[in-house]
Amino acid sequence: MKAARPATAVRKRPRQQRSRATVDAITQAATYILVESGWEGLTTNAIAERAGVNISSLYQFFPGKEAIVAELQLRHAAESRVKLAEALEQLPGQSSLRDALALLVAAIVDEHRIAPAVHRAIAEELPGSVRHAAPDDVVEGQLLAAFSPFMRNVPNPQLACRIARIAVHAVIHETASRTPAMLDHPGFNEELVALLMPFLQRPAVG
Amino acid sequence: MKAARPATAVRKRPRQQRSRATVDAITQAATYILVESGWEGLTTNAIAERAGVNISSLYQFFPGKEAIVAELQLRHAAESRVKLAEALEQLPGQSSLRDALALLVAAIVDEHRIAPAVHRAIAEELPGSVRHAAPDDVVEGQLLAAFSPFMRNVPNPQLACRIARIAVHAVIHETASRTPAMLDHPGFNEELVALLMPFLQRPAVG
Amino acid sequence: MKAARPATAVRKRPRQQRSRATVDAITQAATYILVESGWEGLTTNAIAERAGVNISSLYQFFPGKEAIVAELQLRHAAESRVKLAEALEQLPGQSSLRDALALLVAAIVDEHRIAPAVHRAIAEELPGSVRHAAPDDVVEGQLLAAFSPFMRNVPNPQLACRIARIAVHAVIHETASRTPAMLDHPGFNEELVALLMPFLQRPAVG
Amino acid sequence: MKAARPATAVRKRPRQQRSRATVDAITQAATYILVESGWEGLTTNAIAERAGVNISSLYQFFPGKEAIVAELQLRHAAESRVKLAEALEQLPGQSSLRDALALLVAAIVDEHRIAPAVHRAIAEELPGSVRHAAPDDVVEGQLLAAFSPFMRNVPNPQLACRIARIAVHAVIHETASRTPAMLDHPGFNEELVALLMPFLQRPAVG
DNA sequence: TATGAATGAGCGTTCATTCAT
DNA sequence: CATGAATGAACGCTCATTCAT
Repeated sequence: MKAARPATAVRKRPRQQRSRATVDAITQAATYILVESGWEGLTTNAIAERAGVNISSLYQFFPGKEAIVAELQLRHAAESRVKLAEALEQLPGQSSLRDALALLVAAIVDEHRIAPAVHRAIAEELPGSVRHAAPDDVVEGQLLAAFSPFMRNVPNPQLACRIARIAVHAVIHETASRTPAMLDHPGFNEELVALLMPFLQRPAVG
Repeated sequence: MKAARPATAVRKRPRQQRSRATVDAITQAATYILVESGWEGLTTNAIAERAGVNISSLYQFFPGKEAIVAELQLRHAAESRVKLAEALEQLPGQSSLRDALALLVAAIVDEHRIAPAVHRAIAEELPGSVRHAAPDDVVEGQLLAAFSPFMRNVPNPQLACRIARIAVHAVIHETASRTPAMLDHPGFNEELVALLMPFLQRPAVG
Repeated sequence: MKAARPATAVRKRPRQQRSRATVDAITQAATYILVESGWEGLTTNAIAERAGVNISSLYQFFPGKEAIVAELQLRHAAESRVKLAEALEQLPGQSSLRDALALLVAAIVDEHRIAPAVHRAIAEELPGSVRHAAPDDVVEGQLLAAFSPFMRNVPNPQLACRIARIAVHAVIHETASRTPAMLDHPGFNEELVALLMPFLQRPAVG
Repeated sequence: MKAARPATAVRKRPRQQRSRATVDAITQAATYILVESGWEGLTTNAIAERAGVNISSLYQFFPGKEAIVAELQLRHAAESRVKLAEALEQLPGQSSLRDALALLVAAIVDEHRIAPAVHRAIAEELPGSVRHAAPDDVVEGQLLAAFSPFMRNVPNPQLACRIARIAVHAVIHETASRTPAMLDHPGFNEELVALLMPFLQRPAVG
């Protein structure tokens, strides 16, 4: 095991334009290598070479490769959150749960359609030690707020939200990773809606 | 002459009792390290050291660490399959979908309760290059056969089975990994049943 | 990912003066070890240690020890060829075969006198797998051109040239390797000339 | 460098028939591997495996692989010597030098025709440290004795014999190694005779 | 005595990271 | 600053050899 890594923050925020270009080249190269060769092949030397920058330059902006993938995860999570937030904002206007769910599902599917390989690499190839757990609680809170009005006879709305989130995300993610073609299958989204609908609006018990 | 290693087959089957112990020590050590330090820390030297065997002995039985984790995955998958098969065998006798689902969910939860850390390590820490995709299709076929009789108004039973399998497994796995205590929460299983029930038995459309 | 090394090309050309020194130290150390301990003792670690450079530096410039000995052979062959070429250029001016042969023999002897141990090591210690066959055909062509005018009653000049080349080289090489003192023996060169002279200028048959 | 090898003699002369079979299997396997993979691939484990004997058995008969190749060289040299001796015995009866040389050359060519690959492997692949210099002096003595009567105007018969031996052997060996087909070329032997004849029977000087 | 198992020492190679220009 | 060069600490793997049954 190498010496304890000194955190994973960038070393120096790039201010000049040239620096920005360097940093971008590095993150793009890292993304490419991560997708192609996984975390195993993601070496600082390889990143620098592919980015066309000197290895020392890389270390001027990042303290190590963990910092680079941290940046990657950050950007990726930010993009995802934006996508999801846009969708969630439209929800309150929806009159039916079905429409709301359709919107949500479509948003997540869209998000996975963009760069499924990158998605997969970040989600599956990174070892636990460098994985920055996305703050799912925030998302769950948003979901809870958005869907509470529609719920009927749900004993534990928070738990239900967790389950719903995990389930729908897992199915979409798995599909995007293994059989991406199915994302375009017309019935796919409907099935997910069909899964969640009666789970959130249940018939009265007894 | 560094002949390319032929993937992940064992090199030599242990015949004497002494070597059986060696092989066991190796697999146990590998499991331990995989759980504690992830795939990154899983070096052949570390395995041998922790197992208390010479590094050469390790290579006498395994051509590399990939082979060791392959063995681990194999054993693990076999155990899982046995568990699941036992549960599935009892299904046909069940009269209601609710009972059948309860049985299935309980089986998967049980399976995850045993060694959640090992489960997580095998499922999440291994890089794609050494992951032996469990033949999910088989399981899905079994599920399809078991639940077909109960399904009502499901347009695409096969797709529904996939979704159900992925969803329930993801929720349980995630829960076992992050908040294992919740596996014992009384309502947890019920919620999963509540998720799948109306998904497989739907009200008539139109 | 142990990508198969692409044989024996250099990895990186040294640009700064500092690294030129490193590369030189490596080749010199390799020569020394090859002479002292043969191919068996020629390990990359030993080379680096004797050269006083870090093992990683070695790998920055050479992909392995095969590449280093390839370089050695290249340099050595180049030197030899220059020596021989110089001698061959003077041949056309010679009026008698005896003088021409004397010149040739003297050149080859000289070539072997410089560093007989290095010569021997390169010629005998290297395993076939790393031996870069010197393009003898070129030399033979030159010899043929140079000696054709002198030949008399030689049925197959090309074959005769081969035999002459191999014979004279073998005798000189063997002598330089086992009993180098004899290279200075006054009659040695004459004997070789005496061997070849009547072989190239034969009495009429019948 | 490994610990100093304790000489290269066999450990134990096989007396029983079974032992002889084991030793033969070992030497044959060693020969095969030496030819196929060179000295580099000649490991004791490989020899034992190919010979179908246990590695420990190998060490019961040989103290190391050096001893095995020593045995190989011994057998090979013995065979060669027998061949040569047979030829030399017939020489005294020959009336002319030409006939005597033809006989000698034919014998050496024959010797190389049998197993050129083995010949080459033993002659070229072995590192100097394990090469048992064939006692060439003996052969040279025999040659001197056999050819002395025929020599005319040779200032240094002993040196001439050396040169003759080295030259003829080198040419034949090289030819057997690189272009074995030429050994059957009708003029090949004659050329060698033509090389040596006037070298041993020279016209009076002055 | 024949066999499987064990072992220490070492080799080739890479990688993350720092130094010097 | 940007670049080439340097480096130490591993890691994967093999080999010759011995031990234990």
